[in-house]
Amino acid sequence: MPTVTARVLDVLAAFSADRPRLTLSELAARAGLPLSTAHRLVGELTAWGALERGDDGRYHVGLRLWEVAALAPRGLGLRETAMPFLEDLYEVTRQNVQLAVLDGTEVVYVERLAGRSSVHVFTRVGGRLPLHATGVGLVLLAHADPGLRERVLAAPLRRYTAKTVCDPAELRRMLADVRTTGVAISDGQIELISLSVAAPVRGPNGDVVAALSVVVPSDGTNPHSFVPAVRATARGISRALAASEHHFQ
Amino acid sequence: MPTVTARVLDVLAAFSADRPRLTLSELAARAGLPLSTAHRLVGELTAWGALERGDDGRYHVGLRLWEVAALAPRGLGLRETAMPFLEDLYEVTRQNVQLAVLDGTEVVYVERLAGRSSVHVFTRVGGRLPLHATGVGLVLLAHADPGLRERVLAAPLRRYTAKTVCDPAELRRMLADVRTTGVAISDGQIELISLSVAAPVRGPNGDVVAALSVVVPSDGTNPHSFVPAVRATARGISRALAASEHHFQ
DNA sequence: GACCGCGCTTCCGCTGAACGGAAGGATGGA
DNA sequence: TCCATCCTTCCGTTCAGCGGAAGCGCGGTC
Repeated sequence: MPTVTARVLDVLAAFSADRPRLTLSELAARAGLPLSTAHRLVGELTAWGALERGDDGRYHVGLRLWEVAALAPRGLGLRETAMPFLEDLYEVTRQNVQLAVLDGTEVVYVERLAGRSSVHVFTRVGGRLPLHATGVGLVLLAHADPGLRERVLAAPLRRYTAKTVCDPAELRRMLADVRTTGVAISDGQIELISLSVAAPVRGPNGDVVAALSVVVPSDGTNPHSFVPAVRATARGISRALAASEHHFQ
Repeated sequence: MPTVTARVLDVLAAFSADRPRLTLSELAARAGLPLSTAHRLVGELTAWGALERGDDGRYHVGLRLWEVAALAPRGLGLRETAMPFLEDLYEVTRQNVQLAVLDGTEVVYVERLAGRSSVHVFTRVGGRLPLHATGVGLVLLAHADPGLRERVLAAPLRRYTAKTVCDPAELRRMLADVRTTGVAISDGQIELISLSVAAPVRGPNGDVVAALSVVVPSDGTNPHSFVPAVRATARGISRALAASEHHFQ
C-alpha cells in the first residue's frame, strides 16, 4: 500500500537520537518492513551513501545524506549566516547560546554553542521541544500566525516543572508581552535550574524565521542583564539575512 | 532501469551548494527524470518533510531530513562532542577553526567556527576538498590505510596555487613528517593568503577518525606558535570521544 | 561434533504500484 | 488575445518491487 518513496523515508526515520545505530532486523522492525524488503532498501541506501555500515555490522546515517541535508536553508544554511554572531554572543555571555526554528507545533534546535565551562542543558542540535516551555518557543509562538497559536494553546500543554506555564490565558498574556518587549524570558519552565532569554530573528521580508536564546543558570543571575546582548545579536543576524542573497521562507 | 530508491536519492542530490533552491523543472532536469515522475516523487518527499516548498514555489531540502541527517555519527554526532573544544580553541587563537573527516578520497568539513573578525576562508560546512591541498587532508591522508594513500598519490593531483604540492614523492615525505610530528602545516596550498595547522583526532580504538585545523593568514604569522594549542585540542577531543559511549567507526 | 537459534542474504514468480506520454490548467509577458 | 513556460492531473501498460521461503554463517549449548 505505501509508496516506495515513503518506505525509503521511513527507513531513514527509523533512526533516532536514542538509537542512532541499528542492525538490519531492528531497522526492519522499526520501519515495519519484512526483512527481505528492508535488506534490499538498506543495500541501495548504503550503496548510495545515505546509510553507512559500521564495523559492528550496524547501520547508521551516512555522510552523504548529511551533506545534502546541510543545504536545508532552515538548518545549516541559516546556521551559516548566524554562526559568527552566535560566536560573538557566546564570548560576551560565556553561556549556552541556542538558535532554533519553528516546525509544526514544536521548536527545532539548529545550533547550540557552548564552551566546556557552560551549564549543561539537555537540548541537542536537531532536537525538538514544545513551544510553550522554552524561551525560543515563546518567541516563535508569539510571532507565529494566529491559527497556529490558537491550535497550540487549545491543545493540552505538558508540565515539565512546577514553574511551567500551562494556563492558556496566562500564556496569552506572556506572548503579548513578548511581542511588545521583543524578548522572552522563560524561567525554569523546562528545567528548574536554568532560565533562558530569547529574541526573534527576522528574514528579509520581516517575518520571524528563527529565535535565538541564551541559557543561564537560574541561581541568582539577573536575566535582564542579558537582554541587550541577545537583542543586539538577533538584530545583527536579521540584518545579515537581509543582506545575504539567500531567502528564508 | 534505475530503482525507485536511487531516483529518490538522485532527486535529493540534485540540490547543491550553488543551487540550493530549485523549481520542479530544474529538479527534473538535474535528476534526469520526466516532469510527471519528478512531480510525483517531489510531492511525496514534500509531504514527508524531506523537501519543503518556499513561497516562490521553489523546492529546497527540508528540516525533517536535516533532523535525521543530524544523527550521522561522523556529521553532527562527532561535532557535538568536539564543539566545546573547538570553542575553546577559537577563543585562544581567534582564528578559523575547522573539523573534518575523510570520505572516499576527499575531505568533508563537518564544522567551521569563526567570529566576524576572522579571515574569510572558502570552506563550507558540508563541503569537500581534496586531500593533498589542505592541512586536515594531509593529516587524514597520513593516517589513512596505505591502499587509499597510494591510490590518492597515484592519481593526478590538482594544482590550486604555485605552492600546491603535486609531486607524489614530496607528498610522501610530508606525510611521513606528519606521522612523526603529529601535526600538518599546509602553507598556501589551496589559497596563497592562508595556511593551516592541523592535527589528528582519534576514536576510542585509536584510529584517526577526524582532523582539526586552525586557518591563519599567511602574512608573517608563525604557524608553529599554534601547534601546541591545536595538538592539545585534538587530544582533548580524542579523550572525550573515548569517554563517550558513541563509537565512531 | 551435532544441534539449535538467530540474524543476514539470496531466490524467484506474482502483481499492483510506478511510470511517463499526453492533455489540461495557470500564470505572466508580449 | 496569443503565446510561452511551468505546473498538475489522468490513465493504460508494464516491469520493478515485493515478500515468503529456503539457504547460509556464526556462536553458543549440550
